[in-house]
Order: sequence, then C-alpha cells, then structure tokens
Amino acid sequence: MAEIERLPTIADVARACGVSMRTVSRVINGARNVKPATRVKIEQEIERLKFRPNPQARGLAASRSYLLGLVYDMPNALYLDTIQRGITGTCRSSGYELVIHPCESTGSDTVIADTLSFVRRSNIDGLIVLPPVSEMAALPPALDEAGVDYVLLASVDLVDPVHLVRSAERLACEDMTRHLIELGHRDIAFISGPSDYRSTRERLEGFRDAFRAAGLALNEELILKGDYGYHSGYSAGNALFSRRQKPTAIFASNDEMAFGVFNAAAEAGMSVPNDVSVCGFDDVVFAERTLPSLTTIRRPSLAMASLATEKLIALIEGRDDVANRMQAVVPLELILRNSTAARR
Amino acid sequence: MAEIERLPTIADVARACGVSMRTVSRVINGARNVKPATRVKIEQEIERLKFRPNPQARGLAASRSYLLGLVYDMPNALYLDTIQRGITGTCRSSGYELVIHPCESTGSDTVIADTLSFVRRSNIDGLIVLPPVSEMAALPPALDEAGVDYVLLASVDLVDPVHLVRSAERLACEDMTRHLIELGHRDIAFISGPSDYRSTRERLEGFRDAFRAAGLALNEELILKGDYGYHSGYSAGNALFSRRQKPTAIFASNDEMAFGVFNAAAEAGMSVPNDVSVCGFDDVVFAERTLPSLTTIRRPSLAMASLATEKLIALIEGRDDVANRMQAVVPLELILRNSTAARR
DNA sequence: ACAAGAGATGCCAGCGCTGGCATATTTCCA
DNA sequence: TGGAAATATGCCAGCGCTGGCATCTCTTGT
Repeated sequence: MAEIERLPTIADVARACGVSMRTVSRVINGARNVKPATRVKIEQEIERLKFRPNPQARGLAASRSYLLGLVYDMPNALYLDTIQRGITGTCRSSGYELVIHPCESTGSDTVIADTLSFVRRSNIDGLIVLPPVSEMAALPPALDEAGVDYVLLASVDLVDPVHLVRSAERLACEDMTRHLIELGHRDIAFISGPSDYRSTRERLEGFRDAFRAAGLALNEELILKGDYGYHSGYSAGNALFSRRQKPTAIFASNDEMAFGVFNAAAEAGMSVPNDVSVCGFDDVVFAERTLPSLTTIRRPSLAMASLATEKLIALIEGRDDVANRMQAVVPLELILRNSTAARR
Repeated sequence: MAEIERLPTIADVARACGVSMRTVSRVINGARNVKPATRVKIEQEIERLKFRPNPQARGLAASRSYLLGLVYDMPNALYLDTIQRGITGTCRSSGYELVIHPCESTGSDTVIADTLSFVRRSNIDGLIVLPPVSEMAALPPALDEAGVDYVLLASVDLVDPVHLVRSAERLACEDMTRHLIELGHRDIAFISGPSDYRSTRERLEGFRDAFRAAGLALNEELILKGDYGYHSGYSAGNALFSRRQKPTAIFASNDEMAFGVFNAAAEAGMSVPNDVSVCGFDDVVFAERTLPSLTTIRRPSLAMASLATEKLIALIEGRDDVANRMQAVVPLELILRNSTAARR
C-alpha cells in the first residue's frame, strides 16, 4: 500500500470522523458549540493521527501567526534566560511560539522603527517588551497605531495598565533603605542609574521615601550618578571613599555597580561590611558568590514574564481576562546577605 | 476616497508594474531569470508600496516557514544573549526569524522528544542546537529522520561536518596549560566538568596534551571531578587546599568553578595569584570584575553563532555554500588577567 | 404535539503566495 | 536570415485552514 508521505491535515481527521472540516476546526480552536460526544471522538482521532494544525495555514486563514515577539536590548542581559523561560512556559500551554528580536540600541527612533519593522515582517500577534526599550515614551503610541497587542515590562505608568507588568521597585528600595537605617546607618550613599530610565527615578524615590518615613535628613551630596554599568559603580565608589567623611553604607541601585563598589572598597582598604555596608539591586547569579555575598533585591523575573504572557494572550484573544483585571504589580524580595552589617 | 485599510499584496505590486504576480514573486525570491529592467521596476514599486510578503502565505505555498529554531538548555546561560544576537543578526539579512525553545532538561529522551515536537508544532525550517543538548548522540539521527535541517554548536564529531560548528577547545586548553607550565608551575590541578559532556573530555585532553608536549609527568590525583557548577568548584578547591602538598596552580575547566576556587582559596587563607594561580574557561562577564580578575579562555560566541546560522540557511536553501565547505572550527582566545602568576 | 428558539454542523470561498508548466520573447549561430 | 536554444513571463491550481452564513437537529414550554 503506497502510503503517501504527508502529514495529516484537518481533512483527514474530518473524513475519519465523518464530520466536516469546520467541526474539526471548531474543536481545535476550542469553540464552545460542539456536542461533547463529537468533540471527544475528534480529539481521539487527532491524537491517533498525531495531527497538528499547520500554523502557516491557520495564520493565513485567520490572519494570525500564533507567534509572540520579545523585544529587548540590554548589553548585560543576565536575567534574559529566566524571562525567556517564563514566556515560553506560558506560550507552550496556549499554542504560541516566541520569536526574539534583540535590537541594537541606537537611539529611540531607530529602536522603535526597528521594532515596528520586526512586527510587520514577522506578523507576530503580540509583543512583549523589556526595559529599557519598554520605557521609551514614544513606543506605546507607535504600537497602538500599528495595531499590535503588547505588554511592557516596565516601571512606567503612562500607559493603560492592561499593557503593563511592573515590580514595586520604589517600595523595595524603601524597604532596603529602612534596613540600612535600622542597622544604624545615617550616612548612606546612593548610586543611581542613567537619568533617562524610569527605574532610576523609582529607585531613588524609594530611597528618599525611607528617609522621609524615618524623619531623617538626607545628604544630597551622597547621591551619585551612575549608569548601571560596573565601571560607573567603581568610579562612584572611588569618589565616595576619597571623601573626608565617608558614608557607612552604599546603596548601589543595581548589582553591577555594587560590584564596582566592592572593588573600589578593596582598593581603598575598606572592608565590606565592616567599614562600609554595600547593597545592590537585581540579585544576579554572582551576587551570592562574591566575598562577601551581596545583599540585594530580587525581582521575580519568571513570574513577571509568565504574567506578561498571560496578559498578552488574553489581549490577543480578546478575552477580558482576570490577568488583565488584576493590578500587575509584583512584589520584590529583599535578599539579605553578608555585605550589609550594623554600623560600627 | 475610501482607501481600504489593508496591507499591499503581491497582486498590488504586479498590477502597478503591469506584470504577473509570478514575476513579482520571482523578484522577491531572487530568481535569476528576470530581466534587469523588470526587476528594478518591481523593486522600486515594492519600495514605494512598502510591500512585505506575508510569511504565512509564503510558508503555506512553499511549505516553508522562514523560521529558525534555537534549542538550548543551560541553567546559567551567560552567553545566551551573545548567541542570540549572532543568530538574529544573520537571520535579518536573509529574511528569517528566530524562534526559541528553552527545554527543561529531564533526560535525553524527553529532551529529544520535546525538540521534535517543537519542530513539528512550529514548522521551523531549521534548528540550531546549543550544548549540552547538541552533544546528545541520539539527537542527530532523530533530526535526520524528522527531516529538519540543523546545525549543532558542539564538541562532537560523530556527525557530518556540515551540521557542526565547534571551537578548538582542546587546543586552547593545551595553550592555557602551557602558559601555566611556562610560569613555572608543575603541580597543576584540573577540575573537570560532568563526565557525560563531550567538552569535559576535550578540555581534559588538552590539559594532558600540554604535559605530554612538555615531557612532564602528570599527577592524576590532581584531576578532580566537577560539574561546571560553582559549588563543585568550591568543593574541589577545598579538597585541593586541604592536601599536604597543595597545587600551585588550578585550571578550573569553566569560570563558574574557578569562582568557586577563588572563594575556597580565600577561606583557606590562600592568596590568588601569590599562593596559587587559578584559571577558568568561558570568559563570562564577571571574569574581569573579580579580584583578582580571572585568566580564562574566550569562546567567540557571536562569530560561532553567525557561522552556524549561515551554514543552516545554506543547508535549508540547498546551496552548496562556502560556509558549508569550510572547516567550522573556530579558534579560542586566551585572556590573560591577574589570577595567574609565576610560581613563587 | 408543535412552534420557536437554541444549539450543532456543514458548505464554500478565499487568505497571499509559489510550483509546475505553457507560452512569449530574445539571443545566437550556422 | 531562419530556427533552435536560452531566457523571460504568464496562467492557474492549490497549499491547509477559518469566516460567514445556511442548514439541520435537538430542547423546551404550552
């Protein structure tokens, strides 16, 4: 019997079940109005034939691609894998695949144009955008106009909350600062991120909140500008350690910069945490492997990515989902390790 | 004028140029037999209309998806971003997109089944596989049978070289070991990776090669088993530092484990590199930020990924490309930093 | 028992493009 | 300069699926 080497199609399933293709299609797409008996029979046949709907054909007929896009642009994407697993994990149970688009950061205009071109080229159904791209104010309008569904992981709120998943950075920074204050520190330095990132402001505000709440005065001279890069943390550390009155604690607003401070401290002969407490933000893998291990703040990346994906799929499929109703602000976790200690 | 809100199709281009759709299709697909004048005219019209071929329709008609898949499964994918950029960079100039598939490592069978299911579900045209998945012996046959094109980034040679891109790990490890020998070290320890990885053997063989080439005897007791994880490096370090005769140099076969050794050394009161030289393999970002910075081996991930992508696309498009002719073994680079020094 | 409505199913066109082949046009050599 | 070969172009079916609507089959209430 010359069996034709060809994957089964919806027609094969329909024929075998004695129903029309349309009914099989309904089962595949989870339409409600199919008699349970029919549905079961079709599902069994699908299983038996190992039938898988052809995404190209589905896409062409329904003007959908069943593809989600991930746009990112971070030089040191240490949590990229976690984010990707969060997304693909949720994709898998809903029949979507993830197409990635790392963009070369060369100014807001270019990045947006690049993103739009990606969307059109690939016909993706929806987009998940990571910071810092997600924090560009011009992006949401451009995406709206292009008619793509999207969810941003960002610390912005200029956008309809259905499009947003963010973590409570400000609150976490306030908590961390309170922790330092409770350890007896008063001269606490803060190394901020690049001024054009929203998170920079959020984190700094959290820092201020803690002082405000404790009724303590804040020395503005101890707030230094960094850029989330290792070297900027190192320079800031050097600057702080060469002051006549050195801070007793330094809150670097990300781990990279905290490591820079570590090395500046070592070179200045300052011991962490005996002479100075240091903490960061991100909880990168290496944070627990340094000597001393780094007190930092952990963002639940996997959970955020899953949540974003759920929201996006709900958006695409036009469902008014719980995922889109709830406040998508996920809490962060303080990870207390050995780089912070009571003031001597 | 009620302009219909609809993206231009190949028919619009054809009409505007007074040619048939088939001819436009030829131009899009770079067929050779189109009169230059016609081609130019069509290209201009495509540009003017901002026409982009619909990938679903193309895919359906030509049974292709213009999608490449990336299968990986590494807990600490520090170079993932680099790999992804290498692939997407090359994809972009050839009209492909990249779909990622991180798999949950739960045994070779599961991973292979998972990969095959991914291939069928997503209809990707070709696959790029990263180690350790790429080193599973059962994978290539399964992929061959499934009729997918694929390229492996792996240290294996059980497979037709058209499917392979690898780096000269053994040679690099020999070079690194020679470097240690030239620094006067003789009691050199080696911390290997998990025994089921091919790279583990390659790296260890390189280590042996250097001793052999130098006519030196190798103390087998100084070869310890690790698993590429931080903790295994730490334990191995502890074991080595508690020996009566301590090694004067330790070659950890990846950076993670080298960092483990760093911390074990610190706790044992050994100074790196004064009391003991330490080197690693991978050149992760943090390698230059530790104190001391880590001497290590850099794999040209971006170049390897680009090369793999070129090979894969040549394979898919049936071209007998240069990329598939050349030996796809890329050299590694020794990065000499401060964790290695002459024996005291 | 029957109409009205709700639920289940079927029919067919067409999504946008390319493959295979037929046809038209140009090129080139005897 | 004729005609064969080479090159360029066109025609049409059909890839596998879903949308819209028509049709058929069950409920349910009176």
